[in-house]
Amino acid sequence: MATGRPTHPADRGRPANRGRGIPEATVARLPLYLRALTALSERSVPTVSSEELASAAGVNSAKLRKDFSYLGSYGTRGVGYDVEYLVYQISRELGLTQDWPVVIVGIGNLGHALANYGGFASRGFRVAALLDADHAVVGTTAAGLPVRHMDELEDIVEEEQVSIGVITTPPGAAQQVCDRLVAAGVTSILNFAPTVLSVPDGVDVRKVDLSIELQILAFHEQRKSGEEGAEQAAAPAPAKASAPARAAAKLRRTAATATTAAAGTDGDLPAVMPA
Amino acid sequence: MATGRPTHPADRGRPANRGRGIPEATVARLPLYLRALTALSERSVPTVSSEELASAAGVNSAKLRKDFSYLGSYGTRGVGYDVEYLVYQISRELGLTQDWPVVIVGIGNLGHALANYGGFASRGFRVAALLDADHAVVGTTAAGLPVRHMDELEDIVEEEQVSIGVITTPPGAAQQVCDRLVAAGVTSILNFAPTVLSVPDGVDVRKVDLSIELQILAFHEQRKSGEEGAEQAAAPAPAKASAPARAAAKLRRTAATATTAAAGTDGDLPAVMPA
DNA sequence: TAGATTGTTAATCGATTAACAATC
DNA sequence: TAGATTGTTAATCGATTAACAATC
Repeated sequence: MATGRPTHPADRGRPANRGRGIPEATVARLPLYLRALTALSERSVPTVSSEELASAAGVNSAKLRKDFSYLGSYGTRGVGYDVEYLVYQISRELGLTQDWPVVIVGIGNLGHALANYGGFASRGFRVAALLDADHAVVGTTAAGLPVRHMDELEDIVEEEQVSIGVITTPPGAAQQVCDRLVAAGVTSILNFAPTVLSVPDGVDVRKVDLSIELQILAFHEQRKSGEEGAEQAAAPAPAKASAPARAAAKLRRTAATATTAAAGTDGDLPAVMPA
Repeated sequence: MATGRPTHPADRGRPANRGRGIPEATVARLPLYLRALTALSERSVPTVSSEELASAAGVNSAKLRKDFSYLGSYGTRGVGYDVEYLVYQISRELGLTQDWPVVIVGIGNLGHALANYGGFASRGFRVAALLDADHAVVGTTAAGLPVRHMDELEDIVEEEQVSIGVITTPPGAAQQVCDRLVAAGVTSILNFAPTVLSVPDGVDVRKVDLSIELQILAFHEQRKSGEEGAEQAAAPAPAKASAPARAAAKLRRTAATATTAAAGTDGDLPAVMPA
């Protein structure tokens, strides 16, 4: 709290944040602010307060102001933030004022969905090519673009200066595709395959996992209906019964009708171990 | 560090974690462990060390052991963890030993992709119904299931005891769909529409945003090629030039060819303000 | 027993939040 | 000036990590 005391000695002369470092948590929220601001901009709203913008973005206003403080002093006390100006500043900070060619590898259902996703083009992302290994898919079109064969990957990445690759292949193919993308010069990968990818230093990987989010929801859903109970089942005896037996005792309950989902396979997406 | 000193008095007699609370960060990683363990299980690997499993899941072993400590003592010192036993315990903790009927609302490209996604069924998630408001889509089939009309939503949720809904509609429809789901009794929502949803207390919402991940990659990609530079552009003058002018001075650079992606629209996914 | 590996401690790090002085 | 709202401080909270005693 600023209680009227002088600035703490250790903080004197220190910039808001050392050097270039914007916290990861802040970076992850900038797209949310940008979306809310873009909506305001389309409605020709000239200025917005931290309170209004925070509510539109689904965060609290203290967090928003703190986040913005890492970018600079872009607001006006007593007034708020200029919408257009802030849209520009956040876009620039995120790197969206430049064109980002991306390749999408694996044109199944999800690849199709992404190729058609409007939220990309509007933010500077341009689909440079759609690639697939299956000759039955190559030559068809998706979102107005021809699906090209994996063989062309290296040429396309070089010619189009692609630095971002999107992987929507089955998990068994993901690491190979990743390796080829990296070898060709791609340094950022968005991975939709449920596989842990290994990449060399300097390459960023982000992961979107459709089933993980659902599993997290199930966890919380489970504790809504009666805290415990419902999910009763007999724990299978572990191979070495010694230590786990202690634990098993803790949760001993009546036998029940639990399906052994855990022991099932991954359906058409068999999990693959990383190298 | 455990330096041989006795347990800190405040910690004496305290359970590993008070009551039911497993940290959110831990819950979010349990699906990763489960996937790696399932792969080991399919290869009939009987036991695994924290080091091996952590590497397969893409985390470090200290974090993994800490995470598991919230679940209980399921390992054996000097040996490791029994794979089958741990698969079961994590599945149970996540609530995956029971059947979770879900409805998917909005059967466009993404809805199709999700309906076909194999990672759901194998983890106890069962698609109870596919719903769409468009009569041109209703009656077609996706993943072997008929697409039904939104009018049936309430009946289906009640009859099938659906507690989880997946929204893959355009953003303009998301809040309405969300309201109907909640009114019908759904208490967990997985939202793929780029919209902030407002829900009453007791309803969980998780969000998957396809373009946000790409924007975060762009942010990091931007600082790889030359720290700064590349993304030079003249900042547009803010409406009120007073305060922002100071900030603008900080970043004044030469004019450039930046595309104004930021001012663009959301393509076929126009952003919508929350209520 | 000796070697291996867990479960837990405690330090550190990073993120969140409320509060308020600064300032429009 | 009075009212409004930012930018920043400092407290708190939660997550990560290395280290190692406990224990198989």
